[in-house]
Amino acid sequence: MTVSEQPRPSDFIRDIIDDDIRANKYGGRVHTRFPPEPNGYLHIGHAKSICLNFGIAAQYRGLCNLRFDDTNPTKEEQEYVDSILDSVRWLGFDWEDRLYYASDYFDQMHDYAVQLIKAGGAYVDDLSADEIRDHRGTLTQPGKESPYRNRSVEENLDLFARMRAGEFEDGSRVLRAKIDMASPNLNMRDPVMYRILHADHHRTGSKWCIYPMYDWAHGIEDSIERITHSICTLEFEDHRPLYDWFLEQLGVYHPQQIEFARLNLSYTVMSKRKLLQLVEKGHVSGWDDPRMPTIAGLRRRGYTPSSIRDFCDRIGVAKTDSTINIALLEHCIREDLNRTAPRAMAVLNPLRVVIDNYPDSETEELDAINNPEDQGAGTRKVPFSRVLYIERDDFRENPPSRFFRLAPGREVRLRYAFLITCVGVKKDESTGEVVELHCTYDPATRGGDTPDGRKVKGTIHWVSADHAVQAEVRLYDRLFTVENPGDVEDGCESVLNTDSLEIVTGHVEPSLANAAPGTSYQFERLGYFCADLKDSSPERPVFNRTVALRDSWAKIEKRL
RNA sequence: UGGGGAAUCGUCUAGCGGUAGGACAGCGGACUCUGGAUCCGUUAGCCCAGGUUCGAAUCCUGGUUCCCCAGCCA
Repeated sequence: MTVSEQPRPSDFIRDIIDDDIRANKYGGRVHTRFPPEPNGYLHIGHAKSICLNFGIAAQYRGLCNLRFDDTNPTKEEQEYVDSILDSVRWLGFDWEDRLYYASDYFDQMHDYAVQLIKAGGAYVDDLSADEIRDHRGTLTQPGKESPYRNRSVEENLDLFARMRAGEFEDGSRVLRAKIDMASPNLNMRDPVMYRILHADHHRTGSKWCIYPMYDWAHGIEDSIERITHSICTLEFEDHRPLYDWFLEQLGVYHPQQIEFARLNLSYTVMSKRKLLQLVEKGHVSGWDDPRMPTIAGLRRRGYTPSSIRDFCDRIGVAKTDSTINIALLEHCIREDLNRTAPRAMAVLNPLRVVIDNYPDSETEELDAINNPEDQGAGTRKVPFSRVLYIERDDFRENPPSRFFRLAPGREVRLRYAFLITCVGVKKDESTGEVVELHCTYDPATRGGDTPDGRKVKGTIHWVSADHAVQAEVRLYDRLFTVENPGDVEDGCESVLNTDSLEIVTGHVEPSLANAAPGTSYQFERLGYFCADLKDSSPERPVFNRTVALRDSWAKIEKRL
C-alpha cells in the first residue's frame, strides 16, 4: 500500500479471517450474522457487535445476516423486534433480503433432534429442574447420570414425540444431549436441548409447546445460513465445545465461533436486565429515554449514526475485559456535530440586559454565520433590540482574574452584534440578587467588528428579549454517580444520579421555533442540542442537550 | 483445591525476536467574533520472578491478579 492509504483496521478476528481466506477455508467466503434476542432494546454494546459483523462483511465483500434468536417465547415480544429492526437500520446497516428468525428453523431443529436421538446422542429426562441441578455436580465435583439416561431409542423417540404433541406439563420433561456428566466443562454435562413451554410465540403462535435451548439452536441457525464466522461475546467461550459437538454429531456444515470482549462503558450499565429494571421502576421514561445507553436513547439524545460507528471503530476489538471511558463517546459526537450542526443562540439561565443608548422601539436584523466549519451552511438573520437576555454566568459583579466576560465597567462583544459596556447593576433590594444590567452599546461595532482595531477578550451569546422563543430544555447528565455501577453489590439503583435530568426554560433565537424534531444544533458556547423526537413541536419546542461543549473556563475556574 | 479466558500509559488499543506506537483523557502553548473548533508541544505503560538469546512486551518455566461457567435464559 502507498503511504497515503489508511492502514486497514485490524484486530484478532480479522486476522483469523485473513488466515482462513488464505487457507481457502470457506472457499474464501465471509458470511457473518448479528443475532439479537428480541427481549429488549439494542444498546451501544450491540452497536459494537453490529459494526463488527456488518463491518467485516463489507470489508471482505461478504454478507451479514440479521437474525432474531427467538427461542424463548416467555421473554420475547414483537415490540422488541420492531425496535431492533429500527435501530440497526438507523445505525446505517442493510441486511438486504437476509432477515431471519430462529423460529423459522424450528421444524429443521426438531428433525435434527430426532436424528440425534436415533444416533443415541440425546434422551428424554423426567427429572425435575431441581433434580437436574442436583445431578449436575459442582465446579469441582462431577455430576451424576440421570436414571433416565439409558432409555432406548424407541422410548426416547416416543416420549419426544409426545412432548411435542403437548401431552406433558411444563417442566415435566426435557430432551438432553448425552455427552459426559463428568466433564470439567459444565456445559457438556448433558445439556438441555428442549424444554416444554406451553406458551404462545410471537411468530409461531401456538404451533409449538417445546422450544430449543440456545446451545442447541444457535449452531444450527449458523449452519443453515452457511455462516463462516460466528462472532459472539466472551461468556460463550465455554460453550464452544458444545457448539462444535452438536454440529459434529449432526454432520452438517460447521461455522467457527469466535469470541470477543463485550463493551462496557463508564457511568452506565449495559445488561438488558438492569436496563429493563430502570424502565420498569420508572427511573427513566422508557427504553428510549435520552439517558439510556440504548440506540433509541442515544438517538433521542442527539447522537448520530456516524458518531456511534466512529466510536465503535475507535474502541477496537479484543479479548481483554475493558471499560471504555464515556469521554470517548462524547468526543465522537462532538467531533461529528461540530462539522455538521448549525449554530444558534440560546440563553438557558437569563439575565436581563437593557441597552440604555439603544432606541426603545427599534429592532434590527444582524447576520450570523450558521456554521463556521461549513461555509456552505450560509448565514441567517438574528433580531436585536434594546432589551436582551444574556447568560447569568457571563456576568460577575466581582470578576475573578482571567474572567473575560461582563462585569461593571467592562466591555464585551455580543456575538455578531455590538460591543457593550456594563454601566449599571440593578439588584433586588431584599435578596441582593442581580436582576438587571444596564449597558451602553457602541454603534460603530455593528456586526461585532471593531473598526478601530481594539481587542475585546470576551464574546458572549444573547437573545433579544422580545423576539426570543421559550423552549423547554432538558439538561442531561450521566445516569450514575460511579464509574462502574454494574459492580455495585446491592444493585446499581443505590448509585443513580438524582440530578441526571434538569429541565429549564430556555430563551432561544426565533429561528429555532420551527426546529424539526430530531435535528441538532450547537447552542453557541453551551453545547449540542437536539429537538426532541417525541415531544418537540413548533408550539412547544423541546431541546435535549446531547453533550456540552468543552469548557476550558470551567477548568480554570475550578483551580482558582 | 474443576474448566475456560485475559493481563501493554489514567482509559482503550497496536506490537507477532530488533528504537514500545496511536486514540481519548491530562498538562503547556499558539490562534480565535464560540474560553468552541483548529494547530503545536508534552506527561505517562509492557503483572511479577527466573530462564533462553547478541537482543524478549513477544519464546520457555513458575507465580500473581482479574473475568466467565453449577438457567428447563441468551
